[in-house]
Order: sequence, then C-alpha cells, then structure tokens
Amino acid sequence: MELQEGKDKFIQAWGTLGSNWGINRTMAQIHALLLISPHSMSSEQIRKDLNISMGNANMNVRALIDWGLVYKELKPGERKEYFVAEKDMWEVIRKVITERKKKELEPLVRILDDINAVQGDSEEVQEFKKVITDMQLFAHKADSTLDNLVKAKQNWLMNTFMGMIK
Amino acid sequence: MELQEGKDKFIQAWGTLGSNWGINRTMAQIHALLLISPHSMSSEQIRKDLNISMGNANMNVRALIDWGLVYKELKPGERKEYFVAEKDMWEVIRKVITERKKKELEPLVRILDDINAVQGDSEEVQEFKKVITDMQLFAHKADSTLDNLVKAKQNWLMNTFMGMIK
DNA sequence: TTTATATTTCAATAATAATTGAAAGTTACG
DNA sequence: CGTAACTTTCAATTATTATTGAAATATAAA
Repeated sequence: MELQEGKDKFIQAWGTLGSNWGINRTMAQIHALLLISPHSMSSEQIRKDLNISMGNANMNVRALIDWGLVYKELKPGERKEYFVAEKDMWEVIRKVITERKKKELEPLVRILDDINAVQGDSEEVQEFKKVITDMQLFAHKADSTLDNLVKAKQNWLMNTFMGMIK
Repeated sequence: MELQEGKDKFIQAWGTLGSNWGINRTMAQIHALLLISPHSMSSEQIRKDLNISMGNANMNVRALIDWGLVYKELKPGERKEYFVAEKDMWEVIRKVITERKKKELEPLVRILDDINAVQGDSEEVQEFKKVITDMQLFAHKADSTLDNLVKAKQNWLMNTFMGMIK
C-alpha cells in the first residue's frame, strides 16, 4: 500500500469514528492529519490537504487546542502559526476521556442526584427510584474510575488494562 | 420533587446523553420511559407520552429491540404488542458496549491492521507507522478488554471497577 | 372471506449540525 | 501611523439526520 493511500484511509476512518463520538468529522480529520504528520502544519496546509475553508480549519483547530489534543507552535521569525498534535496515545485517550466525562458523565451525575429527591412510596415511585439508584451507583463508580484513570500514570493505565484482560 | 417532574427530567437527560453517543434522542427517550415504567407499555402509550408519531415510535422501539435493550411482551387475548426495558443496569451497559464495539472499535481495528501494510522507510512512513502501531496496541487491548467485560458476570465487572478505584 | 385493529415502510418534510465566505479583527514591521 | 499577513467571527448556506404522515402490509376475529 502506498503511503498516501494509507494516510487517506486513516484520516477518513478517524473522521468517521469521531462523528460517532460527537466530535465533528473535520475536527477528527484535522487531528488525524496532524497525528501522522512528522512536522507541524500551518492552517493553510491543513486547509489545502483536507480541502476545507479557512474558517472551518480555524474553528476546528481551536477546538482541538481546547481539548488539549493539539498545540500551537510558533516558529521564530514567522508570523504564521503552526500546529502539532499530541502524539502520546495514552495522553490522547486521557484528554478525550476528560472532555467527554465533563460533557456527559458529570451532568448525568448531577441530574441523577437531583431527581433522586422524588418523594413518595407508590409502585411507580419505587420503580423510578430503583432505576435512578442503580444508575447512580454505576455513574458514581464510572466517575471515580475515570478520575483515577485520568490522574494515573501511563503504566498504571497499561497495567489496569493488562490486569483486566488477564 | 414530584414524580412527574423527576420522570420528565430523567427522560430529557437520557435523551441528551444518548444523542451525544450516536443514539438518537427519541430512541434514548423511549428507553428511559420504559426503564422507569413499572409496567410494559404499548406503542400507543409510548407515542402519547413522548408526543411522537407512530412511525417514529415503531422504528425506535425496533432499534431498541435490536440492541437487546427492550423486549416484546405479548399479553394473552390482546392484539397489541407491549414493550418492557431490560432493567438490569449491568446488562444494559453490556449491551450498549456490545453494539458500540461492533460499530466502532471493530471497523477501526480492521482499518488499522489494513493500513499498517504501508511500505517504505522515509521519515513520513516511519511517523505514520508509529502512530498506527500505537493505536493498534491500544485498540487491540480495548477490544479484548471489552470482550471480557461483555462475557463476564456482573460481579466480575463490579469487582473490576472496585479494583480500579481501589 | 371481510373488517377492524395493529404494525411497518418510506418518500417528503422538518430539525439540527457543519461549512463557507466575506467582513472584521489582530499583529508585526516598515 | 499604515499596510500586509494572518486569524477570528458569524450570518447565510449546505449537508446530514430525524420525524412525520400516509399508504402498504399483516393479523385475528367475526
């Protein structure tokens, strides 16, 4: 397989995966492009490679920077900004977990804690509270587990996974 | 808090969460509605509660059945079909993992294995292969870990999480 | 059969999300 | 300053995805 074909397939695949994860296709594709680039890239280069508008490139690069997946690089004597991806895969995963946790798990935990205040002892209330309580149990566990993952060192994560798969 | 308010908040929250996960809002809301219902419900009841069309209710109930999150219940002497949600939260999680793994992780693993066949030893090829290899390492690990989770008994999953959070 | 009830399908429509393009905003240097 | 190089913003447009509604299909009982 030719390098270019491989790159294209990868960018395409990462884009599709991203959109299944609530990350828009372009954002994921820019990330993929930078991940496999041996050098930092300017937004002009990104724009040309992915055939997207300047505005689109800019907004999605900013989003990647917000997620901590991409860094800005300033070359001495150059006006243009260059961008590099975080290449450490464990770091990438940590950052994705951090963002998704913040956007999804934490609001869920808040809502569950909130609605568990429903009063009453009818069959309906009991069924409701049972589901909410079970879900809280899982959500809180997932929350603290992910917190630990995020705080942990690479090896700890590695070992955890190794342990899990025995 | 009144039961109805709690139910509404829960259905709303689950719908939002679902849509962040590539599950459409209605599908998640039907799931939420059935989860907290002490009795099975007909599609007519679902339709009315969520204020959606018959077609929409039908398609999303079918999708939930395909995911294994909802079961059909036939009441003797009744034409209508009734639906119940899988209430065991660990089972729910297992089924969601199974579906998402099938739709996302497995295609990624296939593509990574495929594009790792890129030939050459230029700097660009090396960088490319390094990223792909790292990602393969993680993807394969995640794949087998999730396989084990899915095969495992409740307690094992429970204990794994307990172990992880120490 | 026929009829009434229930379910499924799917093209048309509506809602949502992403992208463009052009204008406004910054910044570094002559 | 003023201007050229670059970046950001955002309303308008386009693309994508979900939902409706009506017709087609199925099914059980009369």
